Amino acid sequence: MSSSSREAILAAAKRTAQAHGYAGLNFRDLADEVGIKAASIYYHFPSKADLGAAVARRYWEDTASALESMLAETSDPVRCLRRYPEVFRKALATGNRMCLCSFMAAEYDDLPEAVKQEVQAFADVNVAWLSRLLSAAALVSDGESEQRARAIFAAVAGAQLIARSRSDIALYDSLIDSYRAVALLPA
Amino acid sequence: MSSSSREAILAAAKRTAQAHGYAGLNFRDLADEVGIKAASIYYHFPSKADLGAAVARRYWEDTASALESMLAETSDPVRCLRRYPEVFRKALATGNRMCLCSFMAAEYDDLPEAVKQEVQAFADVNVAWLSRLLSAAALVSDGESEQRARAIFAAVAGAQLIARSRSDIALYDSLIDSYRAVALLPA
DNA sequence: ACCTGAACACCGTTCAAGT
DNA sequence: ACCTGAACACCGTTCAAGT
Repeated sequence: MSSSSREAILAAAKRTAQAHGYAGLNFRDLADEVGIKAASIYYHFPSKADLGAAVARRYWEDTASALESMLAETSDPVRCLRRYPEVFRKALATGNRMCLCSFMAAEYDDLPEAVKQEVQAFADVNVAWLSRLLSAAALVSDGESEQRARAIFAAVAGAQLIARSRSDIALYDSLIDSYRAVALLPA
Repeated sequence: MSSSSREAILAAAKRTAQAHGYAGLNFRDLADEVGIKAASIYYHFPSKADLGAAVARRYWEDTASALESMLAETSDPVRCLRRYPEVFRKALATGNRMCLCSFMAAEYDDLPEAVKQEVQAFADVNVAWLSRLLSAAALVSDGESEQRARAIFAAVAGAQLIARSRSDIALYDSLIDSYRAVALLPA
């Protein structure tokens, strides 16, 4: 395969960025994982900014299709909304990792412009999906589904961040339960 | 003053860490800001881990006294809880900065043990204060105030993170409004 | 097309020396 | 007590050069 190195770099970079952020991405370690030299990565990605943008873009594309799959499996919008926190839970369950875009949100000041745009696209994908389902479920009054969608997205991202800081996935579950208890998310 | 350098280092490190995280702290830039040489910082802090821990400790101490001041000003627990988001708002209003401990929560994997402990102490301070006020306000049934306190803390931290990623303090305000609308926070 | 060696700039840290 | 110059080891990044 002509693009196997490129794909391997993207996959390794995604895993690293979920645990160490954009700043924690380094070409020597990345190259070691893939089995090439650090300088070779520059053949596939002209700069760290390009790699970062490609990783973040791939990340929201993957999330978008995971959300669509979920909708295909669970067509009832209320049951589908209930399952939304699974997406963020998975990262914690995989080596206490977190959402790449939440990490990058913290690193905002140090992000190249192209990476910032992909981070925003990730948020947009999540908010659009949530908003669509909230409307379909008629859980909020018309015209408020987008604001509610943003609140859910922010609260879930916060729960993941706090749970990660204690390496405690049970804390994540408990926070999500609290959100359900106040009906931020459907119970 | 014998400790003016030490204090200046702590203040500069706090500002930097709120924008660039623990990884973004570097002794040369820090020294430039303070007007001494990088090597001189080691006279005051034996290592970067020690500086990081001192900064995070000072950060939660300052937050603890800000919360106590707020309580002294606004003794009504419900009104005081309403004002809680002001604490996180202030960082955004100061150069789109964020909570040092939220940033460090993301950087968890790369934090020295002593720093991790201070980050947890920050969360503990916030949760304890919120829990105390929730009980005093009798806003949640007995025995649930701590869980609710954690939910508020996580949701507010998430709102700050998302608002920062768009440099949009109005988004923060709107997210807090949404939390109030679902009564996660008192309206 | 794909990869590498060698170099550059930077950073955390140390230490002997200065006042 | 407080600070500095100079150096060391290391790492992210770049680029001209290899096949």
